[in-house]
Amino acid sequence: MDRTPHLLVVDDDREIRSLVAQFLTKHGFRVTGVRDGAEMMRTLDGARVDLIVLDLMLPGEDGLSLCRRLRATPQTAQTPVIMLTAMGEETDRIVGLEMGADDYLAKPFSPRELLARIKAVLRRVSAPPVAGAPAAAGTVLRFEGWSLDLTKRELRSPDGVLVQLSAGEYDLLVAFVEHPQRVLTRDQLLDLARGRSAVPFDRSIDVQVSRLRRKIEPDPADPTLIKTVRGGGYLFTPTVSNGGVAP
Amino acid sequence: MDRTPHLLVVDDDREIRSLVAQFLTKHGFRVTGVRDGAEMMRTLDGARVDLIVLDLMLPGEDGLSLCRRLRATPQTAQTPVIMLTAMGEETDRIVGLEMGADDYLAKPFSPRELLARIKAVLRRVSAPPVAGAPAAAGTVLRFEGWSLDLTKRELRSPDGVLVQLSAGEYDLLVAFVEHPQRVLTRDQLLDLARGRSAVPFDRSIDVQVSRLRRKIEPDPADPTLIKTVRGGGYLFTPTVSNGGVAP
DNA sequence: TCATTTGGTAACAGAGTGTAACCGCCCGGC
DNA sequence: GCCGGGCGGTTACACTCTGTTACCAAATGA
Repeated sequence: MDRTPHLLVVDDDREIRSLVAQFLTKHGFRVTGVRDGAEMMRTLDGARVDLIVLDLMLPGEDGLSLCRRLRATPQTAQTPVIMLTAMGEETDRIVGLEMGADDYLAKPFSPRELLARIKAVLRRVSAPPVAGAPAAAGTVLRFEGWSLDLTKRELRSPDGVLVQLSAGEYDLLVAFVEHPQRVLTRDQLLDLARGRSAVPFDRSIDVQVSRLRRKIEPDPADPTLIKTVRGGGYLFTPTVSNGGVAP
Repeated sequence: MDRTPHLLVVDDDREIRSLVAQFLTKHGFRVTGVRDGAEMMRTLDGARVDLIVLDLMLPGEDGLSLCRRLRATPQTAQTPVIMLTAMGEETDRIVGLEMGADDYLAKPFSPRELLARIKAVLRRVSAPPVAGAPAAAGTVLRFEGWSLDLTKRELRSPDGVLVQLSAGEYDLLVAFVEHPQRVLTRDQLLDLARGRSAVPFDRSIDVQVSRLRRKIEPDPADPTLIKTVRGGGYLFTPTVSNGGVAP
């Protein structure tokens, strides 16, 4: 079993990611770098993570909001977070800490300083990864009778039937389920589900929404779960509840 | 929807107003500056406002009292407020936050810091509702037997039938329902529903009102819900009650 | 009363959206 | 390597929505 601490670096700047990853790897950590919250969540779904280095400014959902969500999710409530921010003001520090971050670091920072803080935080929370049970933790989100298992990447209909989703459809649905009851632009959806930005005349989200509707809408011709907001984007209407650990 | 957020700056110092307005406009916001609470209320009556920057010391009613009134009014209870004050003591911060402000900034402040806080607050309020948390109050508004679900963007007639509204019709109806029993000019409606201002000979509101009437008036030829005020605009006559969370 | 202003809405055109069809691309099996 | 199937993007076309224009009716005022 690999017991070297596993760090998750979330930053949209590829350069910073690779620099930090390189430095920390050299100092005995296992490092995964991702560019946004969606990838972070996906990584957390499938891997044990001992500490998260989280940039405040991110495409899509920002660091504060992500931090709050981490704290609100039982599986990640204990995972320490170190916040990175470009704005070096005291106030942001306070906001960051209030949101539940364990420490805070202003850009630009020296890798050595980050290393020192990581070690300090890990010492503080004394988080020697306990062997076993990483697979047991799994989140199931429920909406309108449907249940979406983020660990198994499985979707079950209200009558319990397993619905086959392609990877793209699944990612799109996760984006919706994690941002319910707000209008998401095509740009946001593309970013959340694909991690890329739109090119002119990009219709891919429209088509994927159409395909997803065919699989989850009672009447795809008159959608109720995923509504279209003309000139705005799409809206996932159900309330989503955290169904806890998989049955 | 790429509506640029509309900020309302309330400060009696003309210099600060124009400075702040200039800076924020340059950073992509639409800014309205007013000098006291009375003007603030008048602006809120007729325009969509996404965030209020509110000075604590004002001629007439002071910022704290205004903030409390904003919170007590259903139409503005959700509008985020950032408080400005000349006194930089912790206690004021606490009082401000207790009054319902979303953030607090001590004078003198750098425009950049204000910008950062505005962005942070806007991000925070547009964050997805936390699963399991009670839905925000006012998700369903009722008038004359009709019910308008703001989360699902759905309108139900008194006999429970779902009425299909286009995005434009829905936005217009929301503008009416959130400002009932007062005459709204076409300019105001255009701002509230579309976030834009009128062009010469703009008849689009008239046409949309006509289309909306066809769907919600018992007799569109003799409208009772949306009355025309010649030379003034339109008037939404029913009383609107907060129906609480969707059934 | 008649002229003018104001508002209602039909008709049209342009933009936004849904989706079928098509076409590379990737990946696993042979 | 070759093939086949699934996936996801692109394109095309139909349909809907919305702003504009135009014309008529109602209200207003001289």
